[in-house]
Amino acid sequence: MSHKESLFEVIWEIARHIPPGRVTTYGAIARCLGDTKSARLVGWAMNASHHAHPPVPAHRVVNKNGLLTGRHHFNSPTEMEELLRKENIQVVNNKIVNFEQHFWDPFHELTL
DNA sequence: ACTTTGACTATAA
DNA sequence: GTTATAGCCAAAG
Repeated sequence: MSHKESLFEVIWEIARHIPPGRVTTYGAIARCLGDTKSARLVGWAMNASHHAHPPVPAHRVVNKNGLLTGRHHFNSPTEMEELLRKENIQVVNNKIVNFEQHFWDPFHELTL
């Protein structure tokens, strides 16, 4: 990880490993970076992930309460919710139902 | 080079 | 349960 790649690339690479039907949080990804980086940076990275290649499943990253705080940054305000529902994740009132059941912690489950 | 920002979070009141 | 506050730090302005 000592390359000149920006942190965005590292964050994107972690996010790409989120399995379909699972979700993680900004803070959980930040913890993978040693917690020396703040969770806000993950949000920044997701914001910039639109033109990323390969694509980044940004819809699988929510805040620690399971809220779809990033939904306004998608093409439409409902796109994030719809993408999650396609993966059998129910969203009610912008919040993921049974959030902890779908939670994927990259710190424990990520294998690079 | 300096200031502001942000899809956050832990803590406190 | 709630709101307020402070820390966070790379990127953007």
